[in-house]
Amino acid sequence: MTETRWLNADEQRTWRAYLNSHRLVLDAIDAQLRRDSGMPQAYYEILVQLSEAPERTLRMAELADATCVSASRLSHAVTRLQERGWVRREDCPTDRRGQFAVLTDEGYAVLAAAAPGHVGAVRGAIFDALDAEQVRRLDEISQTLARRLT
Amino acid sequence: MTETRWLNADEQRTWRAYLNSHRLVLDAIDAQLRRDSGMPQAYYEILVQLSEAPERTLRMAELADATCVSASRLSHAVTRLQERGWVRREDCPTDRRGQFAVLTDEGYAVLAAAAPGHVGAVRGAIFDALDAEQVRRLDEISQTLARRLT
DNA sequence: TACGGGTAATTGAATCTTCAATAGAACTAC
DNA sequence: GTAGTTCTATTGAAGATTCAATTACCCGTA
Repeated sequence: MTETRWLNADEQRTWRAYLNSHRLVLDAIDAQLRRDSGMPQAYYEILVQLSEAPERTLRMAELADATCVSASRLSHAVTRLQERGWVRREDCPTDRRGQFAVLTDEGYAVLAAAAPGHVGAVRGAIFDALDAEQVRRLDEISQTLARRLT
Repeated sequence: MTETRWLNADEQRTWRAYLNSHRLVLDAIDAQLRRDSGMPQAYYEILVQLSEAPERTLRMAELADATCVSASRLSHAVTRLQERGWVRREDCPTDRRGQFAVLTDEGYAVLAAAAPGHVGAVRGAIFDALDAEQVRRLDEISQTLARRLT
């Protein structure tokens, strides 16, 4: 075990600010969706990814990748979405282990109804708060972090 | 209802990158703590805040503020931490509604043992991934976002 | 063909989080 | 002092997430 390189005061401040700001942002977004559309943000993300996929269909593993969630969590979530009638499962003909998740018309309608409020919340939390330069930097930093952990 | 100002392509990309990068970062940090120290990151944060407070003691509401979590969530979490013997509750003498959360010696020891691994994970996910300029920008952006939502 | 290792997705149990409701205490104004 | 309001914190139930285990399948190789 090598010696621990502790965070200095600046790094600590940055890490705390990072943690807290994202907790606040994500909570605000999540609360808006739960309140106005009755779904957590995780569900919204799934519906969005499906809505943009060809045939509104994705393999479970692709959907997990796109939304950065674990296979297990996605599987549970899709089960709930299926119960609500917003998504359905279909077998994959070429790989019998595989499953497709398909956005239903009802799911699409729910997503369309939820979108304006959600976009408003995202604008309010991020894009109205930052100037153009900060947005550019946030984008760059996010890409860098995501690349490293993928 | 005014017309929705949708996100343009750049904004969408930034928002997705933001979401995904933070999901990846927080999951990595959380997984490390669960694996190596048997506690979720939320517990670690609570222990840290208490460890830095005078007398290792904070009012529940102050602790909730410091960690940016809801009162309910904190109350449940402190109950679990109490069951583990890492935190104890004390009555507030000046306000009989109030409760203090106090870090126990055992809790302090657990925190001290968990810290090196956690710091390593934070370095790995954030500070080793970004250059000094990016860290400075991340700090500024995080402060801005947090200020707006508080 | 049969073996073995890897892949796709699901399951159940334990844990964590959210929400709404509640209890009890403190403040405010009369 | 007391009625009404707000503040502090907790509770229980419903829902979401994690982890480990499992099922079923694919594919390369002998």
